Amino acid sequence: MERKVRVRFAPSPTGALHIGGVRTALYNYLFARQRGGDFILRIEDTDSTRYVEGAEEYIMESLEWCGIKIDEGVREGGPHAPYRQSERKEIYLKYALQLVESGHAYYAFDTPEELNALRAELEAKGETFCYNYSVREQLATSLRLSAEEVEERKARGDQWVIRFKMPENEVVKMDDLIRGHVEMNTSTLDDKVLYKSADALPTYHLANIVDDHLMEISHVIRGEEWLPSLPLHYLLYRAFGWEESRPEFAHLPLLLKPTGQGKLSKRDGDKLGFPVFPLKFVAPSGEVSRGYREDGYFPEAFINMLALLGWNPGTEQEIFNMDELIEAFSLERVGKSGARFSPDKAHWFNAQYMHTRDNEELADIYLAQLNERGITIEREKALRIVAQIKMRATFPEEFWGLSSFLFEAPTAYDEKATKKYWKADAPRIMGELKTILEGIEEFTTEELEKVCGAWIAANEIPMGLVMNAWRLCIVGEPKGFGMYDMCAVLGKDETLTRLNAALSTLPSTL
RNA sequence: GGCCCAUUCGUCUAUCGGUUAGGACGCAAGAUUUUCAUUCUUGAAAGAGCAGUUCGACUCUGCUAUGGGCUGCCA
Repeated sequence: MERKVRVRFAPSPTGALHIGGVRTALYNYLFARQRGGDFILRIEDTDSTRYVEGAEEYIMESLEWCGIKIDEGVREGGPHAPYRQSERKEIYLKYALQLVESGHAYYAFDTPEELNALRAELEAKGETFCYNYSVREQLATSLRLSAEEVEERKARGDQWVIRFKMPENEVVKMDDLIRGHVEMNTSTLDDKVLYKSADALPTYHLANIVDDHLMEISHVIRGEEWLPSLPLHYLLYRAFGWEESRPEFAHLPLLLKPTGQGKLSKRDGDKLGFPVFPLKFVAPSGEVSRGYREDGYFPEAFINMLALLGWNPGTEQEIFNMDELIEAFSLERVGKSGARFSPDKAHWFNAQYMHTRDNEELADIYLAQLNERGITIEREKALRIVAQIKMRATFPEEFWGLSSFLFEAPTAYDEKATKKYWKADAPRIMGELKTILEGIEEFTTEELEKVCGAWIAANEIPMGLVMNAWRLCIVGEPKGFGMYDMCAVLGKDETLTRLNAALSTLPSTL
């Protein structure tokens, strides 16, 4: 029996989604698409205290920018709507109570303050507090209290939670698609809270299992930080009697900081000088975090870079578009150890995409940049310029710096370049060049190359001599692209004006 | 502290018992070029340590070390 592949990306709207989260979403998406399955976006907002305004929209906009398309979600709807856990509140209590009735869970009336005090007390003695079989019958739980007393407490408004009754000394055997077989003894685990009366909301564990079951999720692909709670999740599926349809699990290795220790965190971005978020994010507090999009990354490059961080195709191919990723992806080839994020590699990926980018698209960007500087040129000209400068750029932001000389005639001549290229014959050769250029009617790259090339060949002028001197006259610095291309863009008048200016400014004899 | 996961060049990684341990980023040198860049060539650069299994171990096992995660009425 082949089960339909259905995966979900289930972020919490507690702030901007960082690139580790984007990668998790991407792997889920690739897996689903490859298997002809569905990709679901579920918002896990069961912690009312950590909710951040705008985070949900941010998540959806990020996925959209990345080219990750959602099949079912809060915006798209779907057969299992709603997809926001806060809107599914009433579903969870029923399941929590079912567990209490079947003896897999119990009520606990300890207040957070009491528990903190208990923890602190034991810590002072050098011991660690674990809410499990060893204490649950001594504390204020339905395991110790009588049924009447439990009802009484509930009736008088005492806050309560429902905790999972973790079995004592049982080895849970689990399978992970990436890590293989994993075993854990339940005695080291604690009785996790599943449901809290304070806000009538479940915790992650309950909501997650219930929703994955209800939404018929076939594969859970998530971060490694969830591995320690996998036994709990296995046990929950068993307690509910859902083992038959329990999804398969794959725990992804974490993304680590480029330098230093620890996993990549939200605060690393500005500190290390690279974005950790796909998009710029303005927190309600006003704090601004930079994003890949705003930093000039192409979504395709960003996705390509992220896909290769922790996964590899087993071949030497490194450049993949989304379709190729879908085709090549496999969970078996996801690495087991944490991957350190590398800003250098991210730059390289973007440069690769920049070099092969469509000129039309880049021209749009370029024209807009010029417009901001009050410069207007024909689209056809922008196309030609962009074709040249994209080979030299990593980000669109570099366009102006790579082409500003086209709009600003030199006001001075670089000293070093002058010394190096304005040699004895230069004034005479440039003078001759001027005459040649004046005779060219059609000032195009092809025509310039034909006429000037013939003149250079006929007079056996060293290529380096003429070109470098020419460049000095036109640009004033050792910058720019091909001389014929540059002069064609500048046009005959401007080219001659600059040449004349240079001839009258630079020494005529040496 | 306890539990779990991991460990190949500086970084991302290939290798699924027998290889001169391969590729990419970055770095260095050189070549090409008309500046810059691109491109190309070359170079430096790795199996954490110690035992064991085996004819043979980067690959399997154990221990140690190191790194990471979890240990919340957070996800």
